[in-house]
Amino acid sequence: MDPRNPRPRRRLGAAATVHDVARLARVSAITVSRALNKPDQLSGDTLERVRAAIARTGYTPNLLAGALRSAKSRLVAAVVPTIAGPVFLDTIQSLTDALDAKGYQLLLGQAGYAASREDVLLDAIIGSRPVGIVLTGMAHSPEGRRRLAAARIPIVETWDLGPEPIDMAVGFAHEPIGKAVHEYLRRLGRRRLAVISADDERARRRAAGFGRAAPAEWIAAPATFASGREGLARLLARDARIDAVFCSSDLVALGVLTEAHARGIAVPHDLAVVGFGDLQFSAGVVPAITTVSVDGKRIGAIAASMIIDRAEGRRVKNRVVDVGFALVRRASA
Amino acid sequence: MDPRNPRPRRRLGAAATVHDVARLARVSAITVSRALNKPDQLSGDTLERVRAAIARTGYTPNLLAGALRSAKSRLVAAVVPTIAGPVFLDTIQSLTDALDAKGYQLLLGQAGYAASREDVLLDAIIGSRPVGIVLTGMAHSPEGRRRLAAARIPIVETWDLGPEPIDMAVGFAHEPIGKAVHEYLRRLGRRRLAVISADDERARRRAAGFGRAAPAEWIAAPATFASGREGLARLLARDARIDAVFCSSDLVALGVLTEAHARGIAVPHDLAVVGFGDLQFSAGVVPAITTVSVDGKRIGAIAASMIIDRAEGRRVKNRVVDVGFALVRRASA
DNA sequence: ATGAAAGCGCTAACAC
DNA sequence: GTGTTAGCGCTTTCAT
Repeated sequence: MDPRNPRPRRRLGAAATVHDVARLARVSAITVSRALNKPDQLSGDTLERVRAAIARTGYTPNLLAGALRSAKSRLVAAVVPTIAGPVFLDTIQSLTDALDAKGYQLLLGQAGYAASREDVLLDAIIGSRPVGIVLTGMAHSPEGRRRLAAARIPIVETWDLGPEPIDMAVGFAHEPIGKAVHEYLRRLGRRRLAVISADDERARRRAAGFGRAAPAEWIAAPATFASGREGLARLLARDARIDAVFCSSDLVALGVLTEAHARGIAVPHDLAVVGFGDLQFSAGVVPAITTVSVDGKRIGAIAASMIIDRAEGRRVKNRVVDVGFALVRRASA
Repeated sequence: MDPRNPRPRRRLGAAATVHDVARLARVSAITVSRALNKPDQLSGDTLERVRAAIARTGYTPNLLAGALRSAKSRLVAAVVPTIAGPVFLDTIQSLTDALDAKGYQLLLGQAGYAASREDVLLDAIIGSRPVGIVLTGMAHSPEGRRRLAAARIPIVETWDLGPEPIDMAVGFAHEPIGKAVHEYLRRLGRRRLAVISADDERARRRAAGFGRAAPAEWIAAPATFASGREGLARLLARDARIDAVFCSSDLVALGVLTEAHARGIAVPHDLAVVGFGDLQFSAGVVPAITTVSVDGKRIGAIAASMIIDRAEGRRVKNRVVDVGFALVRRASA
């Protein structure tokens, strides 16, 4: 370092930089960098001095600067429609867990339901140059798909298995679930089948799989407890002899159970109820809810490993993973 | 631009930069920057040309680079213990909504329960130089507090109102809730009161507020449905004449209701049940759950506005906001 | 209204 | 082992 023109000491209030640490430890800036990133390249003595200087200055490396220079960030972005539904939580949690076990950070975006917002959000995300993007439960616009593909960032689409993934995908097909539930209920001898389905893309496809095989009552509703109560009331108003309901969420199923109880309808004797999601309470309520279980944690974990593999230069063998589903037989059907 | 030494065309595979756009639009790089950030400083003609070039190149600005140079990012970090509890979801959602309405992005960290992990996480977060950090439902280590304070980044602690906030705080005091529930149950004539409480800091303080006024049965349990069923069973084994239970979550309360129903215990006649959180299903189940409601959305919205105010250079008048709570009387007590 | 030069904080590449 | 130089992509500052 040229002593005639030393870098000025940092002003108070500004964060410490490599140079502040370097000056204190009497080494060059790159040595500080190496102390953090490649410590075994340094002599024990230097390392010691640098570490002491880091502690004294309270230095925290500016990761943005490092990412810019090395073109390697440790940011992974995830996009969900909204976080306040219980459905994707397991996925987001296991995703985050797996990521920060490897030192990656999660940038979370809520796309909401307006397509216009989605494009703005994607721009902001792509602008952050994450090492990967995980899309969860989204029907993306053609424009969005184009942007994502053009960004040449590893992308994992989850909770769904479309015919043409942008890049990679982990999830399951939704129609077969509807079909499986339908067959199950038929085998139980149920004949007047009904559906209470949320209005999102995937729930609609499950309902289609259920309904394609046989005509069924159907009410579009958000995936809430209240929808379940109200939905059953409405279905019964249309046809009092309904003997089975397939709900697009266990929360809805719980509402149906509650409404049935209030009306003195016996479950499963008079009415079989099947939910979706196998939520926390589903096994415990009375009667326990028969439901379709999907391993959301596994989806998150696989998505994380796909992104990390790519980030670290490894090839991903299976770019499309079907995690399947399980029909969990309990008391309600 | 010196034609003898032009910046090389971008290699295929690398993202477009200001320079690529600039070359195409026959302007300088800074003009591209202005087209995006200060469009009214440019002539209509130039603006047009730049915009066309942006569209053709599929340019998405590298926000990291911009943030580095201008020392202004649009990143806000939030830390939760874990995302997979229903409690903080409303807060995170309204936080995100408010933030991205103003063009800010959310960096989400899960601190987990290991204190060691917390420090690593905080370093990663501080290293991302967010414009603000929102701490939700965390009891932070002294070391963590020090780091946060040293980072000189606006901090909002939420869901709790400690005696000495690091910087700003939005939440409520927990002891008074326990006290209010206790008084309510006493007024209903209940005399053998019990608590089923999760083992986190805040739940423990609510239980303390409840118990300080009178001795009460108490079982530490995670805030799950299963804890409710099992908790009630255990409490009854200790004292069969218990006539009221205060649960640290409505999920626990639902478990208690279920267990009571299974045992033929009438709620509220034989047993009064009070929950916490006013979750989605709480008003709808039978009997509807009497609970303590806290406006999580409001907490998120206020936290967002505090951070944004600071980020944009405005002073925050009230650095500590108490959003209070409400005892919602329903059928279960 | 537009541009040239400089530099944010860091690390790759190349010395020695 | 350690240092020097340069430059990631952008925007600030100063000039025209």
